[in-house]
Amino acid sequence: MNPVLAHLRRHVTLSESASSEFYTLIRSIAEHVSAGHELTEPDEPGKSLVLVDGWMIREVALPDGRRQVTSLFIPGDIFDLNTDLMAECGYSIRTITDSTVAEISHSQFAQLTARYADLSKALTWEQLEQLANQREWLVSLGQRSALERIAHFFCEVFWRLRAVNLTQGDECDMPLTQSVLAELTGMSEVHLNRSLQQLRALGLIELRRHRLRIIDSQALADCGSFDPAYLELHERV
Amino acid sequence: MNPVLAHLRRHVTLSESASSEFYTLIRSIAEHVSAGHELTEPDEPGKSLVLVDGWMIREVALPDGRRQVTSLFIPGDIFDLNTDLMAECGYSIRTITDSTVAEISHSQFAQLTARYADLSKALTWEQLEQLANQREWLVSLGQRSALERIAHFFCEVFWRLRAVNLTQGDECDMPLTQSVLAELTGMSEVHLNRSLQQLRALGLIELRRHRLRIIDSQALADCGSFDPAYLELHERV
DNA sequence: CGCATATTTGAATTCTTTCAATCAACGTGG
DNA sequence: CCACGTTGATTGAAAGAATTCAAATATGCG
Repeated sequence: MNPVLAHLRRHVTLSESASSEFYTLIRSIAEHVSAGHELTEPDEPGKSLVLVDGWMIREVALPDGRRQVTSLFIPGDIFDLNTDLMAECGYSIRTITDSTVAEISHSQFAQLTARYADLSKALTWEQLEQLANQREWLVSLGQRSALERIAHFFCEVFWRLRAVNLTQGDECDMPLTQSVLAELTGMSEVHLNRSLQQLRALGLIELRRHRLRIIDSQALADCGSFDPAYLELHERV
Repeated sequence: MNPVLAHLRRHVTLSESASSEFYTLIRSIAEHVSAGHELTEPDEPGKSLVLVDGWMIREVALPDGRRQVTSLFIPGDIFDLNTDLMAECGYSIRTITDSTVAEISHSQFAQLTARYADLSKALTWEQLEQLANQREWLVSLGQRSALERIAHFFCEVFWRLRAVNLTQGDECDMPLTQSVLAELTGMSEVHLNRSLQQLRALGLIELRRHRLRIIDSQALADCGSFDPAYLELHERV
C-alpha cells in the first residue's frame, strides 16, 4: 500500500470511498520537487502538505545564521494543516531528496472532512501524533546527551519508516547529510561526527553511503531511552 | 476582560453569544486546584483544559529521573484539545500556583464549535499558535546558549502575560522556582542560577521574591534573539 | 523560632564547540 | 574513462560551556 494511506490507517479504519477520494485528489495535485528546493519561506504563508514520496525538513533560522531543523518528514506524512491561514510561517520547508508533494488548502481539507468523518478523525490523530513527536524532540534537546539524541533519533526514524514499509530488514535509507543531522540534533557538525563514530564503535549501528543499518536495536533504544509509545498512540477505550 | 476571552479574541472577533456561552460553560465546570498538584499523569488519557487562573506546566519524565518541562501555561491558555481521545498521554500536567481549571471533553468542544464558526476559528488559531510556540522552544533548546535561552524565555512569558493584561508596567509575577526554570530551559539548576546572575549583572532584569522586572527590554530581546512574530500570528489577507 | 525549601557558591570534571586542516566521495566536463 | 572541482566526512588540539558534587546561605512558612 502507498505510504499516505498506510500512514493514515495506523489509527483509523478508513472507508474505501474516503481512501480513494482522498488519494485520487492527492495524486491529481501532487508535484515533483527536486532535492534541495525550498517549498516555503519564512515570510510566506504556510502550506498544508502531503508528502507522497521523498524526505523533507522544516527548519528555522536565527538572525545570526544558526539553524535548527524542527521536523523531519518522510513519505506518508501529512502536515501543517491550517497553516495556510497564516500570513507568514517563520520557517522553511525544504526537500532533502527528490520528492512528490501535494499542497492542499484549508478549504479543500474542510470539504473532505465534512463528508468523511473517518478521514477527519484520521487527520486529528495525525496532528496528535505530531504534537507528541514535537514533545519528544523537545525532551531530547533539553535532556539527552549528544550520543543519546542521535540514538533516539535513529530509533524514531527507523520506527516511522517501518510503519510505512520503507525499511528493509534492519536497514533503511538515511539521505540526511551530517550537516543536517547536526542541525536536527542541535549540535555542531564535528561533535555529531564524533558521536556517530561512537555509536559505530559501540556496535549499535552501521552508516555509510546514506544507508543506515541498526545492528543492535535494543541497545540503541536503551542508549537513547527510546520508548515508541509516542509514535503509537492508542485510542481511549 | 477575563484572560480566557482576552486570549481568544486576539485573533478572531467572537460574537457576543459565542463568548458568553463559552465562558458560562467554562465557569460552570472550572475547579480550583492547589499548587503542586498533578492534573494528569503519563499513563492516563489527556485532558482538554482551559486555564482560567494560575500557572501550570506540562512535563515529561525520562526513566532515569531527568525531566523536561515542555509547556508553560498561563491564564487564558486553552490546550490539549482532543488529547482526551488518547489512552495515555506520556506527560504530566502540574499546577505551579493555585489554579482554576476547566476540563472540557472533545465532544463538548465539538458541540460548541459546530454551532459557532468564530469559536471554531479561534480554537484553530490557538492551536497554530501553540505549534509555533513549540517550534520556537525547540530552536531555543537546540541552538541558543544558556543565557540566550533564559533571556528568550523571559521575553516570551512577559509578552504572553501582557497579552492577557497580567503585567504591571515592566513587571510581572514569576512563580517558577529555579528548579522549574532549569527543567524548562534544559539546563542544570546550578547553571541556571549562574546565568540568571549574569542577566542581572548585565542590567537586563531584576528577579526576586517571584517577581520579575524587565529593566532593558530591548537588550533582553536582543540577548535572546527574541522576535515576537511567533506569538502574534497574522491572518493571511 | 525552627524546619523545610530554595538559592547561591566553589572547585573539579566532563561535554561540546571552534578552528583549521586533511581525507574521501561524487559528479562533471574534457 | 580519468582529471578536477565541489561537497561531505573525518581528525587534532585548544578553548569554552555546562554539569556535578558538596556545602553554605537565605527565605518562607507554621
